[in-house]
Formats: sequence, structure tokens, C-alpha cells
Amino acid sequence: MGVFASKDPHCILYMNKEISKILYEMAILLEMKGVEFKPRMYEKAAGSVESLTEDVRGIYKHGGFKALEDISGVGSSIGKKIEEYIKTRRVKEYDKLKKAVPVDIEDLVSVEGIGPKTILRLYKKLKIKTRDQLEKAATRGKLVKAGFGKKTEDNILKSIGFLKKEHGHCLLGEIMPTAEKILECILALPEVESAEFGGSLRRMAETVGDLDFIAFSTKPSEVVEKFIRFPEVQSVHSKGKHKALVRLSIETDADIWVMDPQATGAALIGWTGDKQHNIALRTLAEKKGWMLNDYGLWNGKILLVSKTEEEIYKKLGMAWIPPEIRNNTGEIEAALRQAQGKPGGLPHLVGYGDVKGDLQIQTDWTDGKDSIETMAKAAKELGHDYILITDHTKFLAMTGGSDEKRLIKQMAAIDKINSSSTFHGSGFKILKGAEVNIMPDGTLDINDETLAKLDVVGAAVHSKFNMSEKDMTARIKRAMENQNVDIIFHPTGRLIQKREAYKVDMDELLKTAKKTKTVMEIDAFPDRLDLKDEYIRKAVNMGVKLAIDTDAHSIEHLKFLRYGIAQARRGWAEKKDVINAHNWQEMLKMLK
DNA sequence: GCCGTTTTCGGCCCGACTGTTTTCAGTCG
Repeated sequence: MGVFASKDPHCILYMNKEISKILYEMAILLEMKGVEFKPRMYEKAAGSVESLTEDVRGIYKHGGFKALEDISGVGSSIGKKIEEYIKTRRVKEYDKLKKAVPVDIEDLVSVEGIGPKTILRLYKKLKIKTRDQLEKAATRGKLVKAGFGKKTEDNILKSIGFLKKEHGHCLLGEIMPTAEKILECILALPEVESAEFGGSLRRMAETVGDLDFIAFSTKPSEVVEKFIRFPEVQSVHSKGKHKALVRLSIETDADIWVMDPQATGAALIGWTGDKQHNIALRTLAEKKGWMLNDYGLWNGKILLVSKTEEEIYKKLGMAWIPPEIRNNTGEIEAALRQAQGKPGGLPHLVGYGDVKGDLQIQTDWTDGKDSIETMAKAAKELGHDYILITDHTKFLAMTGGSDEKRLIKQMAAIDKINSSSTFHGSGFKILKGAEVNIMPDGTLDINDETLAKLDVVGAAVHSKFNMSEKDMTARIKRAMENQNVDIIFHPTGRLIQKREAYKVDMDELLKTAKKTKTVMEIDAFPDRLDLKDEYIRKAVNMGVKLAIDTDAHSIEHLKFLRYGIAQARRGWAEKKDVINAHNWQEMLKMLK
């Protein structure tokens, strides 16, 4: 969970993070006291506040207390605490709870196997407040002396050792090749009838905590035994008849769960949706007097359906929901409406095979590794119909960015390659573009006369990231208003796990994009994925068009496209929303 | 503390695995 995010005052949403952290800690502090049900709500509210795309202060300012209560999981009591924090930067009840158990909760719960009850026990018996203190105590055998078991002590030391290696969540694009290799090995086992990814991997989330695999077999324990002997497995954390949790040699955990093939649909549903999606489904089943678990949908002891996901969703009165959007943000209601033939059904998500061309490609004319021709050939082999060459421009001197003269030279070079024997008449087209810099005042570093000659112009912020929200918004808006600017590349500038997005009013940008017919990019590079899914959804709702592309700097990067498509799907984007899900002639017509 | 196709009270998702207090609480997903 990303509940404990770093406190960065440069990030516009930092107060959301502070509040969600307090709510999450309150959930744990209440859980310690053995309070029932409340912790769950605090945790839910924490998650909702954390995933807001608007600053909670803005929500409060515009909509007042009532707007706070509209946040899922926030009612009058938690709402008052949020209000209190906005006004005073404190929550008295939190301070009171924290005073009773003054420990570093974030630090301690990050240790695998440590939860609220254990934290309390550690504090009461050994006055342990931090992970460092816990490690020291465990190393000296103090836990055993205090009545904990030897195994517990060993496991704590192991978990802390793992944490120290600084792993956390991996980028989807970094981990996917390994995950696919392991899935192939599982599928190759003779006992296995079928197998799939589960969890965040199947949802194609931006980052993945551990790798979940679900295998279907009538001989579960044999599959588990073989799995834990895979060469990628470094150590076995736990193992049962149907499940195993292992640590891989790449410093990531992997789960396998082996189920009866009869329960394929139920198991996939149970292991794919996020927590809130599953709770919502199970609650829905219960309201019909049934029960949904990982083995099927039941009426008492009678099995209703279990074999396929489609059957189960259908029995619950819903259309099948694509894995990428199973996160309880409206997909369940949409699936219900769709099954009833009402408007407001599920989106027809853009498909993994729908994107016909790549619209951001760097070459060896600037900081890319490969030539225009090499990139084009590789893209053609991947099945693309076109690419757009978008080398950097002169302000980015370190990349050897082109000036007007060089851009014109490159256009001629592209014409020559297009008419060469390799590409002429092949149906494949290399389009001319650039990634121009948006200067701090919103002007561009290439003159309009030259830009007008390009097929497609992308513009991006590459400097002075720490401007105020007002200034940064005005800067990008001015670029959008330029008649030649077609696409804003990586619109928020974030680098996942490395750099926060710059401060910008996305609602305002999307309004301007709509007005000026400027396209917003979904940059598929694994550490960018920019726009992020919530913003994509906003763009889609407002009718702003999107471009999915890889920002490739070498032929290997062209394969990142699928992560951008996954991102678009998680933002509910359809084929009609994505300009490069059309052939290049149609795509060009969709521009301003 | 929240929430509503059992709507302002009475419920709150479900199950596997571990360690151990050896019958079940704690943690995880």
C-alpha cells in the first residue's frame, strides 16, 4: 500500500498524504486497543484521501464540510478530524492515541509479520519504538526472553534484513519480464492445466509489490513443491498444500496459489481485484443471500457458479469487468448498469492491439541510441503502421537538441528513408516531429515557421520544475495555445519513485486542452506512466484526446507500449479517445 | 465509524498459513 508516502512540501497533494497517514495510523492504534470495525473505516478513509487527485484543502474550501463527507469512507466523525487537521495541523484524538503508544508505526508495520497487536506487545514488554530498536532486541535474543517464540524472533530478523536492501515496490515494466518467465515455467509443469497472474500484476498496476501466480491443477501440493524449487526461488517463507510464499533471487516476493480447475473463475476474481473491489463483490453477493469466496458463488452449501469469471459476474447481475479497472472506483456500478441495459455501462477499453503507431521516439540525432531507420524497422516488425520521430530541441543542449536548421535537415533525411526501397510502398510511414521545450514563460525553443513544417509537434517541460502551481499552469497553458503544439508530452513530469510531479492545476490544463484541441500524452516509459490513471479518466470524461507512446530511446524501449496501453485502460480510455489507435491519416485529422 | 435494492439501526469479506498461549489469535492478501 502506498499509504505511507513521503512528505514532500513540493508536492501539491502533500496534505492529503499527511492526513491519510494520520488516519491510517489511527486505524492501527484503534486496532491495538481491540476496537472493532472502526479501524476498517479509518483505513478505508485513509485510502480514499490518499488517492484523491485534488488537494483536500481545495475540496474543503470549495465544498465545505459536506464535500469532505462525499469522500468514500468519510462520514461526520472522520470528516471533523480532517477539518481539524486543515485548520490546526493537528488531530487531538490522534495525539491522544499516539501518546499512549508512542511508536513509529510506519517503521514497524513495514516489517513483514508485524501488525498492531505485536507492536503493542513489543512496546509494553520491551519499550520498542522503532525498527532499529526491534532489530537490536531481536539480535540479542531479548524477544525470546520476553515470551516471544524463537521462530518469531528469527522471522523478524529476516524481514528486517530484507527491508534494509531497499526494495519496496518494483516498476511494472521492470518486473514483467521476470514474471512472464516464471509464469511460463508454471504453465510448463505437467500437473498444471492453466495459470495466470494475480493481484497488481494482473491489474497491470504502475508498481507491483510482490508477484502473484494462480495455477489450476488437481494435484496442488505437487505444483507447490515444484514451484518452490524453481531456480529463481531464493528462500521459502511459507508453504502449505495449496499456497506458498517465497523470496526470489531478484529481491522480490512471489506467491503461488494452486486451485482446483473447477474454481478457475472464482479464484481469479478473488485474486485479481483489489481489496475494495472484492469487498464490494462479496457484499453484493451477501445482499442476494449468497456467499462469494475463492471457490465459487454459493447459496448455502449449494454451488451456483465457479468455473469462469464471466459466469460469476453474470450471476451477480453484472457484466464482466476487465482486470485493469477492478479497484472499486465505479466499475461495479457500471457493470450492473450494463447488464441491465441501462446507459452508463462499462467502457470499451482501448485494446492491447489497437495502437497503430508510436508517437514519441528519440533517435541518434539526439540522445537516442539507434538511428531513424533502425527504430523504424523495429517498429514495423512489432506491427506498427507508423512512428513519429521526436528528437529533442536546442534548449536541451546536453542531448544535442536540434535547432531549426537541423530539424529541417532531419525532415529531409526522413523523406529519404520513407522513399527508400525498405519503406516505399510498404504501408509503413515515418512521420516528422519534435519534442520541443516549453520555456519558463510558456514560449517554445523552436520558431513557429519551422514547427509548422512538422507533421506533429510534442511539447514538454524539461526545466525549472519548482515553479508555483499558478506559474506552471500558465506556462503549459500558453504552450497549448500555440497553434503548432499538438501534444503535451509527459504532462506532469513525475518519475515514479524518483521525482514528484511538478505542481500544476490539472483541471485547468485539461480544460485548456479541450478548448485548444491539444492532445495529452500517456508516456509508457515504465518510470513515467504520465499521465497517471486518475488524470486519464478525467481527460476521457472531458473529451480530451490522448496519445499513447513509449518515449523510446532505443529499439528495446518500443516494447513499453503495452504499459502505456494498460495505463490508458486503467483510466477507462476507449479507442476513440486515443489518437494513435487510428491510422496515420485519421490521426493527423484529429489534431488541431 | 460508516452506510443503505433488509436505509437511520445493525450489521461490517473471506480464508490460508504460522506460531504457539496446542485451539486459536495474528497477519496477510
